[in-house]
Amino acid sequence: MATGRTHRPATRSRGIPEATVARLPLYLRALTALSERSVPTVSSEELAAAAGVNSAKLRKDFSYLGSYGTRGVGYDVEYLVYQISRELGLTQDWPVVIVGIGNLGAALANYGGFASRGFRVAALIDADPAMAGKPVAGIAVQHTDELESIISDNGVSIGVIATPAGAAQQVCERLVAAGVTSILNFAPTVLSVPDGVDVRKVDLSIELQILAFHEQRKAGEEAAQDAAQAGATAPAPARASRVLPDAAATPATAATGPATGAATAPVASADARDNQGPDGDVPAVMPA
Amino acid sequence: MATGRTHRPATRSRGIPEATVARLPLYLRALTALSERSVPTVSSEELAAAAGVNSAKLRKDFSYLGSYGTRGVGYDVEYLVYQISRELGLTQDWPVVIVGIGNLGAALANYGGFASRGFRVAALIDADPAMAGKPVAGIAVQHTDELESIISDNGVSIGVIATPAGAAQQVCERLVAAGVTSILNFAPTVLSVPDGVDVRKVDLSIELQILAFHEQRKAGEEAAQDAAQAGATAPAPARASRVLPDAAATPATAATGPATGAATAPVASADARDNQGPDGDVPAVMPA
DNA sequence: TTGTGTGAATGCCTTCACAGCT
DNA sequence: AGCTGTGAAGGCATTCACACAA
Repeated sequence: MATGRTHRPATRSRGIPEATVARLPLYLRALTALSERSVPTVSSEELAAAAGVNSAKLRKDFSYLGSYGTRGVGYDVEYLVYQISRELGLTQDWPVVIVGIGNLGAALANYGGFASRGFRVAALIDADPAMAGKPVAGIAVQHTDELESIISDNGVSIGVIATPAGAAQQVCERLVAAGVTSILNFAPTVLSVPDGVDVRKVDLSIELQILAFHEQRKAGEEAAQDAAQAGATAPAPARASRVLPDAAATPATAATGPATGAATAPVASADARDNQGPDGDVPAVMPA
Repeated sequence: MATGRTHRPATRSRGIPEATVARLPLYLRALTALSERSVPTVSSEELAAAAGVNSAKLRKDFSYLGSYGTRGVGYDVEYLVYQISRELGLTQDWPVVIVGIGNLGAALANYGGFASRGFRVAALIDADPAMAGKPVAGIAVQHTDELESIISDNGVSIGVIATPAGAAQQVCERLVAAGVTSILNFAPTVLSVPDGVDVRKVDLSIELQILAFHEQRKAGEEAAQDAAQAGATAPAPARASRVLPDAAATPATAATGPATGAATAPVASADARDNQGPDGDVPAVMPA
């Protein structure tokens, strides 16, 4: 399920697996660091370690791009940096707009990782008239009314949504109507978009919940072990290191469905009544 | 599973696929929305649409938790909210600390999605003495010196790193030494951690690069089609192109540790020259 | 000898399709 | 009749292990 796959003439002669695409930025970062230290070549083993993956995977990934390495030697750092950049489309300029200049929007606007990767913040947009004109990260915030003209005047095809959940779907529709075809969504809502538009979602709450799941399990195992070997050894090493899946490899595509039905997500939910005595659950986390 | 299931939910969490765990928060959010609208039951089809996945996948996911639905009817919203919350460990309180109170750290501190899901910001920590005492999101920022005592006094097991790349590894080590076993990393660096510690990474730059990859491909297809049939205009985007991404250097450090092949976490990018400022110029997350 | 490139094997995830409960 | 729960099948992704190039 590639992102935004339509049932049209799907020319996929150049099929790089999604999982591989998601790791290319990772390799690129490691390679850039090596490049700055003037390291001429690097082996798959070294690069893999720097990127946090295993070497077999890295070699397989690179094999999809072509044979850019030299047997018995390794990969030429500079050359590889260029090839990956080109493959990712970073050799061209990508103007992006950020909609919703709250704490997060401001953080994104100030993020330095943009420029060096070919991304240029073309505009900051906010619905609050009071924000208009205010400079954030050296750029004057513009009002939502200007959204359409900004997009078309700058040829923007990538938009970042950092608005509250309630406004996300509407902003999304305006962006798409104006010509944006790729959206990075930070609002906790499932955006519904037409075919051909890619959506990627980032949600801190979700990441934390996944961590909590594993954390809870760790606590359970510990308890079980402690119980099993009551006071046996002190330095009880919970050898169960859990390797979490990367959060980056999630395509996230348009929600099928007709209308934009349930677009509103709760930012302040009423929480569940969690009094019910959960079976065998630890009541609290570590006593203070 | 032919395992006869009785009325008693026996927490068979032993083998919930990672992919499923990653989707549970998604279902939970959709269910919470339904709950607030007082919807009593929901079918896999409806819930799947609201969560942006397909129904077969959703049913399969739920089957790992147990049989919480009713054939011919659907799922009881309230009950499912509770079951998923419990499975994720959200029925307990998770104190978290946020290290690095720059734009991003502040955005995270202000995020409303925490409290409603069992997460409580126990403390905000920053290395800049000038920040100490300053209130952010109603909480006074504390200096890094207090890190260890804060962690142990509050029984914190989850830490969020929103510092510049250069400080991330060190902060990570202190957090781990103090007892933190789950880390959400926003700094564009591969963290090296001992076994038993989970790390999840969020990186805006990577997300944008993945979008750029697909966007580039779309442009290519479009061009092919446009060439085949000139005319039929639309908000034709005009993109300037800048050859080569280089130009500026990317000092950022890569605290790469061979590690035991454990620590799994996607990496990041973003240049971020080591401006020691408290201003975490890191990717971000969260709705404003 | 060293380290890439890659068929083959393995395992995980998704999708299908239908049996079975309400 | 409707919808869940789930074996079975099909796709991807990862890992293995080794032929082959330098």
